[in-house]
Amino acid sequence: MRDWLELFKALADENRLRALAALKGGELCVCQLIALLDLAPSTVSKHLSILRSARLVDSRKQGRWMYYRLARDCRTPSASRVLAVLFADLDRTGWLAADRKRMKKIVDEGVESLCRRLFCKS
Amino acid sequence: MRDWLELFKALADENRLRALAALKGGELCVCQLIALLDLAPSTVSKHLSILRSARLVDSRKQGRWMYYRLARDCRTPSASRVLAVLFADLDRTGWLAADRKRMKKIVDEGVESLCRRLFCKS
DNA sequence: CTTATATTTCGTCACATAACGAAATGGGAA
DNA sequence: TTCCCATTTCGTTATGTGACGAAATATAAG
Repeated sequence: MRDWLELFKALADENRLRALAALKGGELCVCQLIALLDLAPSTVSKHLSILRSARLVDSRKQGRWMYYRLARDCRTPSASRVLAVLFADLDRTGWLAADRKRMKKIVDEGVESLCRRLFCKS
Repeated sequence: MRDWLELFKALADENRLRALAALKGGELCVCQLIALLDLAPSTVSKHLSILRSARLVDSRKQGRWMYYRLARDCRTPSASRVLAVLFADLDRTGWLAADRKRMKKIVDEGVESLCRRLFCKS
């Protein structure tokens, strides 16, 4: 019960759903999610920490960058099934298309260039 | 997307999950849910209105009493699937057992007696 | 019609949450 | 070492949410 509440609370935010959907395409650096969601770095970090507490994502640090990915076999079989239904439906209705296009450009730019553009004053 | 957010927000509250689970056993009067959840009538009414806006429950008025039930084919096929997974898991883990026992007593008492006990000063 | 009563609506309060910027952290780079 | 910079943590603010009681609503009973 407590688990289900944590899951539903984690999923009850548009930006977190968008982040999860983006992570379906593979692991992403925080800065890439910042660019996608167009939010302050601290805000994105908080969202990711909520998703991690809910055990929906894992993270690993590589050099200066922190990468997040969907937790394999998300959390529990039940939660996995919920996410599968969710993503299938979002796919079907095309809600992810715009973000996917956006994310493609972001990934193509490369993390180094992206971070320079995001954080350096120029 | 908007729909999914509404669904997850509606499900992200323990009292609403308990109410939905109780309604799985058949339609219930508001006063029975008040007795189950042990909350103020206005609070329960608000929860039910949230569930109704989310199209998870339907209501009908009969005499003095308002009955709520699970919306058949809850909202959308996708939402139905989510609820099915949720309830199956809650069943499996026994989280509903206590409420079911409680609700049996409440139903057995009968609505008239229950309302007298709940609302009349004595 | 008038009263009683089950439910909803409204107003309010306390608390949770999402947003931001500033400051802290921690791992490369110089 | 010292500096740089991506990320996180912290503090604050604005908004959302759940709780209650009082008042409004609607229907049955008298």
